[in-house]
Amino acid sequence: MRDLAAELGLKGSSLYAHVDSKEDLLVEVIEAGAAAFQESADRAVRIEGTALDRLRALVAGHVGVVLADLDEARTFLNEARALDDDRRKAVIAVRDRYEATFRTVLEEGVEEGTLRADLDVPITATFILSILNAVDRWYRPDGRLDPDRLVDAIVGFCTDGIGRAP
Amino acid sequence: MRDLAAELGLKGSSLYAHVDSKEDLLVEVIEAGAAAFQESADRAVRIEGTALDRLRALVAGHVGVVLADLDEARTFLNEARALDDDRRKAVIAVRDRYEATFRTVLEEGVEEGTLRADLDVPITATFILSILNAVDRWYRPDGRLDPDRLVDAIVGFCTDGIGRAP
DNA sequence: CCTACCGATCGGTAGG
DNA sequence: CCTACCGATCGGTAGG
Repeated sequence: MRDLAAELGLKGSSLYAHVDSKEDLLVEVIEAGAAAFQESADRAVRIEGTALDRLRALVAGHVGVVLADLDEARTFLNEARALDDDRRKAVIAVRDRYEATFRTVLEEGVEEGTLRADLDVPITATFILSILNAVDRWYRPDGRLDPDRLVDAIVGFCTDGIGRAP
Repeated sequence: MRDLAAELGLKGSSLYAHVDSKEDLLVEVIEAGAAAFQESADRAVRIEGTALDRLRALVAGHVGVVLADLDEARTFLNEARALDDDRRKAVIAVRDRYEATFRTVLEEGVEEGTLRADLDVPITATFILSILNAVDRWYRPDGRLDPDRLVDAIVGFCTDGIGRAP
């Protein structure tokens, strides 16, 4: 709290005029992150077209949210464990709903035939989200890969795989 | 330190008869984890056969190390940031070497023709490692997926993708 | 929003 | 390996 206050040019104790507790402040940041991810997913599923189009929009949206505010995204993705039981469960519920959006789109893809018929939807969603949730750990916006190419790379990897096409 | 001592039936201060500092203890655990991952990778690359066989061995080895000691693996994967500069850089160097093993195997796969000729090797390695490094976050050994099936699912996802085969 | 402060916790030491 | 303790840090409060 003293570090945060210093960045605002304040003393640590002055923060308590604006926030009731350290955990309340953390909750505010986490909820802002949760809202950003959920709004992105809600926009993606409204896209008409194939499930693959919506999957691409989910991936692009996730990358966009991460790059729009790295600190906020990281806080949402990694710091919920510092919350007390009730509030942590609420955050996990939001994340579950976000992940369910991916599963729904994958199921639509199987039904419409743009995705493999033998897909294990829950585990596939986990793999795709594993790739997305790691982006903040390694991606450098000033590197050789601009965000659009990153999205292409993720979607291409997931849809086509790395094996030589038979 | 007091919590750790309590699990051993000791007082906090007694630990300092066995270890010089809290960070030394962390380093010991991280180095044990690093050694486990590296030995797994060294075994995998010695496998004769196709690069795909070695990639499968890398994936199976990684999953095996994670499941053999979840706490040790998590400490290696996530807690290096708590180390001071020099020691953190040493851990990052070990992880870089581990990841380089994946890139080497992928390159061999491209050269021998079992993997797509247009593969972006560094980013592909990052995606595969993203999936592997997230396993400890969601996998339950008592769930519906035994470790062999998990390895199959990861390798299948990476090689074949989720798109309908054309 | 600041000064002054409190109680708890924590890594670690001295001395046995 | 324990008792007794220290100095630093931290979340937070009182009172202005």
